Amino acid sequence: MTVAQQIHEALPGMTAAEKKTARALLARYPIAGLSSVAEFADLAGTSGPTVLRFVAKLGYPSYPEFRRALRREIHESLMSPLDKDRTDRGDAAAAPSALTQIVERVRANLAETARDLSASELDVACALLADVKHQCYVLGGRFSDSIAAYMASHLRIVRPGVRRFEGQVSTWRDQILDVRAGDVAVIFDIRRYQEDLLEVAGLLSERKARIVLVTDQWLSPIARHAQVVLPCRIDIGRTWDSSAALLVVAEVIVNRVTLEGWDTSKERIRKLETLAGAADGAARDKGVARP
Amino acid sequence: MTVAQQIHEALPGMTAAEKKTARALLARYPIAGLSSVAEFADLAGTSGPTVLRFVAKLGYPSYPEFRRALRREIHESLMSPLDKDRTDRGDAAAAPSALTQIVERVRANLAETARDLSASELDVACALLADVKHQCYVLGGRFSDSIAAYMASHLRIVRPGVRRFEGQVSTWRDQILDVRAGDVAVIFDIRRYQEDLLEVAGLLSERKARIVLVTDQWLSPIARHAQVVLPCRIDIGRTWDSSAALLVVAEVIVNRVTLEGWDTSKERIRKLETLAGAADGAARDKGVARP
DNA sequence: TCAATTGTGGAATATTGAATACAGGGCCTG
DNA sequence: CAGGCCCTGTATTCAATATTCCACAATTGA
Repeated sequence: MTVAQQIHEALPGMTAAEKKTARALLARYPIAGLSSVAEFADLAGTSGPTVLRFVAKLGYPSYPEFRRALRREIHESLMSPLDKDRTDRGDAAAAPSALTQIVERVRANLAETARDLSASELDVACALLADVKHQCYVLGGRFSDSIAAYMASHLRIVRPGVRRFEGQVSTWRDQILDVRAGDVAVIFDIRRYQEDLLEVAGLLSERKARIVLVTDQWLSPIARHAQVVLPCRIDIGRTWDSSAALLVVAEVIVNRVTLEGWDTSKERIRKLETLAGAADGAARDKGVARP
Repeated sequence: MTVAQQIHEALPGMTAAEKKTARALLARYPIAGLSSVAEFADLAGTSGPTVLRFVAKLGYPSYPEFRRALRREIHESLMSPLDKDRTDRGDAAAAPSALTQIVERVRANLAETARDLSASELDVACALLADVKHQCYVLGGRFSDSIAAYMASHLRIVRPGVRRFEGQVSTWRDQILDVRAGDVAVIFDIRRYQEDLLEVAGLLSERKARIVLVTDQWLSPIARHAQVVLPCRIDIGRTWDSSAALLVVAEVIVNRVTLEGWDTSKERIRKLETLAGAADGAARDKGVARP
């Protein structure tokens, strides 16, 4: 139940000054209630105590509590434009399929991810990865490791020194011995954050490796070790989260690193082309041209 | 100029803890900044002074002033949500970053993919995969194999008999010997279609396996062997294609199969939970609840 | 008209929150 | 490896804010 609804219910039992307060809040809803008691009272043309009696009649134990409720409400209505979309479509298409629902949520996630991602952070991440003097490690958690693999498979083509932490977690510690100061690690870690990943991140951090963390909006604990943190939206309101935003961020990075080190990239791509050419005669309907 | 935009501008000149604060605000924008300094600092995992330094770098003379700015913003965006979108797009359109460009192309790809995908084809694919009586093989090409791995890692949890063709291609032929009539193979194959994948598809087809093909809009040659073909948009006008649509289609299938065989899924998920529970104490902020 | 009751706001008070001084600690540089 | 610098959080101070009390006003009923 929203605060506005509560007001309408409690309105009959209110005194004149309290009604005045209620109307002032509804007129400038909900921001009027987000200021201090004094400001709110001033805006409503009443006094502090009246405002407090008003929120008490709504059932809130204190004014800060009342404000918290308003904040939560704003968060829910403002932060999920999806609800709006859904209701909009509700009129148009009666029963949106699971496909449509999920795709729309993913699209919204992508938009929000792009909005919240800092360009400068992304710049730093790309710069770190474009530096071919250092090794580059790519790893992820239980599910996100596939995204890491996807990124690595592309990155490997455009630059040398791309490595993956594969196989058993226990063997990772051995591989960490090879890590040198200044090396870059790209870590994918989303909620239900894995402890072993955090541990590895700690070890990498100890060895002075730079960490680029691709995580969710709630931030993996690895963030404390990371030079760059790239938060992505993953929630689609289903049993499983969506890693689409992670994938796209990885793709953006790959594309930019490809461009930044284009001379290197082009050469490497050509070499690999000819190398593979003998073995596989796969269809070649997309040439490698500078975008 | 919105506070969010100010943050993005000021971010490069911020220290680690301040960036942490900024990310916390963006992740729960804008309500995080409407609470008190202490609450905000607690949410961000930093301290009060850091929060105050953060708002100072944004150019606000005091924290209450900063809060006022956020309130005004909420008021304006709630009053005219359309204007907000317009200004957002206006700024983005002025100097579209690589990130924005790619994200927009991917979003368009997703919309087109959803539009063009046949609901009945998807139904058949999900039905095939929900049938636990048969084995299920998941594989992909050079890059798309990561997407296959991603799908398999989820599918393995909700149903038994999920297998992957891993390692060297030459060993696949041996693994095909295990395939029995009625088994289902999900194959990811996008342009620069690999000949070895086509070959494997042919062998699978010979052994009467059902093939679900996730491919691009130009259709892999494997389509001739497939029971179900799910075409996805992958072009983003860059050196590398985007596999986001493939990923999302995989996610849609996983989510639907999870629901269709919910009793099985729930049981398997719980078992794996308790199994993993002893070994890893990772954060558990998302329970497995029926959507 | 008066008395009783209820509503209201001013002022005092206690609590919370904002702001600052300072010290510990990590990181880079020489 | 040592020194200096900058960052960061703790403790403290000061201000603002919520809350309570009480006197006054407004209203109603006799």
